[in-house]
Amino acid sequence: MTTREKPDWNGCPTRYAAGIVGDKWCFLLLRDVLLHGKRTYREFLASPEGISTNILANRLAKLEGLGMFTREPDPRKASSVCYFPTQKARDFLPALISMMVWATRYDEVTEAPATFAASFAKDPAGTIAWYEAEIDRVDHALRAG
Amino acid sequence: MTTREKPDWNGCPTRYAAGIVGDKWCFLLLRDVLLHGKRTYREFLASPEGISTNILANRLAKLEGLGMFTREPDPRKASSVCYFPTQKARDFLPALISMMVWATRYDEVTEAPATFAASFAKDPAGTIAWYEAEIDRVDHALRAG
DNA sequence: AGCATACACTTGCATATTGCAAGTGCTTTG
DNA sequence: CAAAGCACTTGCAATATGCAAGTGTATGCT
Repeated sequence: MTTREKPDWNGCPTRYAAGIVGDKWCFLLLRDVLLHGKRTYREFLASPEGISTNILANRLAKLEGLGMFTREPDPRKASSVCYFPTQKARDFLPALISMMVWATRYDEVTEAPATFAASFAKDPAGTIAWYEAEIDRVDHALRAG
Repeated sequence: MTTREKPDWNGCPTRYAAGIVGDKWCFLLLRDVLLHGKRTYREFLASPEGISTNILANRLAKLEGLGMFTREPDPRKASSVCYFPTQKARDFLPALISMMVWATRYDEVTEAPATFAASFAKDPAGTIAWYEAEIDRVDHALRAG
């Protein structure tokens, strides 16, 4: 790889974010891990969008490399692997929820409950805390075996 | 195009958002129009990420089709074109700013001022209102000729 | 009017990324 | 010890991207 003038996607905050979530598969994996309690390769693979195995492996490695996921053996079964969200990923929750609120407003066939946007508007910190608690619950239960 | 089982990216709010900003170029165009006051093809093209002309034209059409941009003749020069953010795009501001706050925290070489995240945390509505006012200012000045 | 310039694309083509199907190697289970 | 589960790899065709060059229209200048 040769030296380039403007090789990095750091610096500008939007560009930094675009380098991570400006990819639909990373974006959806973040949803699965933060909102749907998914932690294993099989669970991610089972999402309705139908990611293919090579792309899944590639994105899991990318997210691990970016410090969003940690890769650990599954306590329930040594041959399996779990991916846990890091603090960096968890801190992305407010941004993810903001986008969902926006999507809920403009997607005419949204599946989000009508109460979702209202409760986030009313109590953002409380809504985020609720999701954080869910993440804690999933991770703690898993790590306890 | 044949009938498919799960063809649409609507429904799930995260998937809906991913269909729009889960593409780095759309993401950066949104930044340019919402935060940097850019409105013309030439201005978008001049961004430091170096989008190529075919991709720019493709994404401008995509964002227009998604109801994020309107395409209008430039009042200053009839042969030019302006792209204005719609209300849908403007309503994306809180999500965009949330992502920038997150990026500012985790990008070690961020160019964002240290005060940025703090002022958004202190007064989210006020920060968003400030950006909205900037957008109004740019659009009004342009449309007035 | 005639010529040059600016602008917003469009086209062609080489390269890079993606998606699907099938396979690989390791581990656990019966 | 054979079968099944799991997390990937690999091969290859399809798609998307990047770059350079070209196109058509609308000014601006002389």
